[in-house]
Amino acid sequence: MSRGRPRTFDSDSALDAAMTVFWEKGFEATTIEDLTSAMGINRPSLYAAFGNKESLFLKALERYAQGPAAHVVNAMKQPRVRDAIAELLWSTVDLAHGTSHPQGCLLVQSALPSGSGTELIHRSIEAARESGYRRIRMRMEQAKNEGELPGDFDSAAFARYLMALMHGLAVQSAQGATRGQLQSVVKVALRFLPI
Amino acid sequence: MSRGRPRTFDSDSALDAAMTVFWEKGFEATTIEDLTSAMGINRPSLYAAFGNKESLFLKALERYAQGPAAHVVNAMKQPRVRDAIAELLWSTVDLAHGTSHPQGCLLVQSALPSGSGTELIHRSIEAARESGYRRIRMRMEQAKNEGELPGDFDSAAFARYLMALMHGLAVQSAQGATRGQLQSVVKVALRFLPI
DNA sequence: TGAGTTATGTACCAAACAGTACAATAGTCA
DNA sequence: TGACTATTGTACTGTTTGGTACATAACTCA
Repeated sequence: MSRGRPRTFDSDSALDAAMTVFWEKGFEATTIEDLTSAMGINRPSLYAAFGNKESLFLKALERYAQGPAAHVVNAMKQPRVRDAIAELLWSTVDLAHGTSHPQGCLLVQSALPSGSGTELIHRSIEAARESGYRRIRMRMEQAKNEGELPGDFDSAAFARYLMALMHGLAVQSAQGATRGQLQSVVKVALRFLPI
Repeated sequence: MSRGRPRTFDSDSALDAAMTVFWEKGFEATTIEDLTSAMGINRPSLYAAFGNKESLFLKALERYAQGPAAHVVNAMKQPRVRDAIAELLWSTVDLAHGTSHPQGCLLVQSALPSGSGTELIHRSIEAARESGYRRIRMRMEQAKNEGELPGDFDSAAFARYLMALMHGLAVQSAQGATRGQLQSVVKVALRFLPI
């Protein structure tokens, strides 16, 4: 089957390790040295398997979107819209303050420092975030159609409000907030919900 | 009075220029080249006047705290607590999406990428943020004492909730959100307020 | 076995980075 | 005027960065 010398590492778990490093440090602050030592491989193997740093980040981003960040999609499957919102916020706390991952959110962590030649990186992160936003907004539209929300409900503004809360949770978590502090924010937000 | 060759630049406006660059790019992504060209001086002048990059950032941070970030302190002076909260959020939109400044918030922009030897930077940013949080929480305590809020009101959780919204606004703004989109988030938050 | 193919490890490259040495310059003070 | 002092501009240093050349090793296929 596969010709040539076989790989001594598993491509998927190496990508997971790279994702974790990017999650913790962001794209620009992560060095190739950080990546190779976390992935357990050396530089030429990294470049041969994943292209360059940018290309590796895009692969890690895709993995993040379908793994850790899938909690958004899952939460929106709740049949009642209030349960969907609650699960969205609680799962955001889990994501932003999990024991098995870095703190915060990869999308927030890598988005802010706007370096010079990182336009593609930022457009990809923006796309991932936009995807989450659209998913939430669509769920609110569905709730309007099902009569759970009034007809004049502003789905776009509300979805953006939830995204702001989620980003805020990610920022506070990355800054060292405790799990209890994040949970207290969610409790306040849920208590305020007029739904 | 001042001996030696006189400065050809104004120290305060140079510091303002440096603050703007840090605001836009964050600490780590900002290079000395970025700073000197924005400040209109050359490298030795920068080091002679402000120490090193870290020391310059701390001075810029102090200037930010007493300038742009003073909107928090100002908002909390509103006599009625609901007005204080409203002014806090609206002024955050102004700060995060002003025409004369970069988008976003310096504290959020420079806080996330956790580099290696930047502990002092992060502790200083954390301190500045903590100061804003404490100011908001104290204002809520005052409202409880004045009878504007119920006695079992959780000031700490609510202050953290507001901080999360503000950070979320900063993230969305830095990511390219329009002013109207930020305003729509604030409208939702204010409509939900049970105060 | 041996040709072909792919991965590995060392050692390297050019560019960008923060920070500085040093001579020249432009003022103040006596 | 001349000694003194502080800033300026050029050119440099050592280090770290992303990325790669090249020889060697390990596998498949005929």
